[in-house]
Amino acid sequence: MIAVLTSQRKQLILDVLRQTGKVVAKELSQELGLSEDTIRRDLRELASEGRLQRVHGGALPASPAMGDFASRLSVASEEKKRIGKAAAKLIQAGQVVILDGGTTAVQIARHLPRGLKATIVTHSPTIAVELVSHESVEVILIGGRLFKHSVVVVGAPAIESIAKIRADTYFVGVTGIHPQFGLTTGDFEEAHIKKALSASAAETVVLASPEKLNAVSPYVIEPLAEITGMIVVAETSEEMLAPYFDLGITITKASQES
Amino acid sequence: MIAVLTSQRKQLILDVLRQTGKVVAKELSQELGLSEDTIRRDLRELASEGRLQRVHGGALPASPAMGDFASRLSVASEEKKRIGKAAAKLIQAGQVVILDGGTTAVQIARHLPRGLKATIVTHSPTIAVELVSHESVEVILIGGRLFKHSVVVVGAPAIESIAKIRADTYFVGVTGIHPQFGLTTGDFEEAHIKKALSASAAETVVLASPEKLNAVSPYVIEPLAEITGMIVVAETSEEMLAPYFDLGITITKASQES
DNA sequence: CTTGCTATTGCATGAATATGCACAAATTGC
DNA sequence: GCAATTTGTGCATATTCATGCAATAGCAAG
Repeated sequence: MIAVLTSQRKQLILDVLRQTGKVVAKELSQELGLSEDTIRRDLRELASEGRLQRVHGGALPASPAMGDFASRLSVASEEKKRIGKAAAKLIQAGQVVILDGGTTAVQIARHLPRGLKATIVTHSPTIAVELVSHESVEVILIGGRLFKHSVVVVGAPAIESIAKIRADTYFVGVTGIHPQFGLTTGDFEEAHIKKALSASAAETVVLASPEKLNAVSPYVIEPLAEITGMIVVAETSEEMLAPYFDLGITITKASQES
Repeated sequence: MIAVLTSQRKQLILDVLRQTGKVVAKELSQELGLSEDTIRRDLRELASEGRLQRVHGGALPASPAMGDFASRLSVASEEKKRIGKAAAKLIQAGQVVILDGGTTAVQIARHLPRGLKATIVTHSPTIAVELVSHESVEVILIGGRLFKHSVVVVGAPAIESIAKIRADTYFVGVTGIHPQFGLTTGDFEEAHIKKALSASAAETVVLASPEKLNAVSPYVIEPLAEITGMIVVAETSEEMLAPYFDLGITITKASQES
């Protein structure tokens, strides 16, 4: 019998809640090998402390900030999680890595291996807050004006700060990847920031969820020639990937296994 | 009987705690061949020194950066909410305001009137994320290295960025306010950042929750002469406030009404 | 060497806490 | 509506906790 302290268990519940956006009493009781009563009691107590919101069958996040974030995560598609996990695996100890804003990048942060010593540079306060709970990574936050729609920092001061950084890898999230038009996104300022981040990293790896492939958005970030890698889901057809493969881009496939 | 000095044993407990993230009283007593009482006594003493956190069944680390911060957030006392609300009321349309990190500052962000057009400068990603949902305020985020314990940005680049800003008001959170020693806080780097922020603002207003008054922490931020205002709860006694009043500091009382 | 003091440890007791089970009430899905 | 699941409550049991007290060992002074 592995001793699991009560307060530790409560923290675990909150962690699961933060990471998945919800907890189900029955599932938890099975995973932890305890009776549902105990879990329910925990949930009740946590709820009375205002740390989560009790609902039938389990619980949901309480605070608006957490909730917003968690709900975005809960809608984070399975594809994004897999891509995030595959990206996290590419990061080596001691590297300096730039993480973009966006939901897929959050998944990378979530899946960074415990104990990995690395430096994460980001212009997303969401990512920064997310990484607070990761003991061993150093976080460098790019400053500037906050662009609320995407919750990332933009503007000239940000570009200036970025220019002073030389990173190993930049994981870029986009809204369109197209053989002819390259990487594109939906905001003018963000396009410039992404371009600057890419210029500051030795390698630029695109997080290519299926719906982004061969799509085009209004603002061009850079041509595919600047790209060194792509991460796609394993099911992506070979013919869809062929043009990128021909350009010498390293394609990583995110498989399904947990 | 192998002689194990008490202090040696305590160090061992802390080592185990650091390595495994938890200690269980029963397991320890078996491994060390001592009664559970002795172990519990040790745990109690270590807890009273703040070197670990006592829980039922054993102990957990004192301040896992994230857990600590999260719990501090959730225990936002009624006093802090009132002070936050009172501070928010002081902000005029069009002003440029610097918000510190910390729980009280989060309360200010939460209570900013809907529709208020202002610019908020902050070195706290938490505050930045909090203000995303506030349509009309502009957010400027100071960049730099993230200090996880307090979840704020610190370091030379941050100081440099701050120097380029001229704000109207800086709301500063501290851990000690004392007539003789001035403003103090618990971290060396944070003290410097707070000093820089204060220098960049025309007015510096201290968020003085009751437990901070006449308390002193290790690192000095600046003397009271640099302070222009204080926000305290209405119940604070006049004699406690007299020394600050005599220095010409504007004292705002946060009343109870919602 | 002995005496007295102190610190440490172990034990006993009552109190507090945690957990599981049973049963009635409430909620949900069909 | 009705059946199935989920919840809350009361209760029993097992740990775990805190306190007071006694035994032991170390130490210093006489």
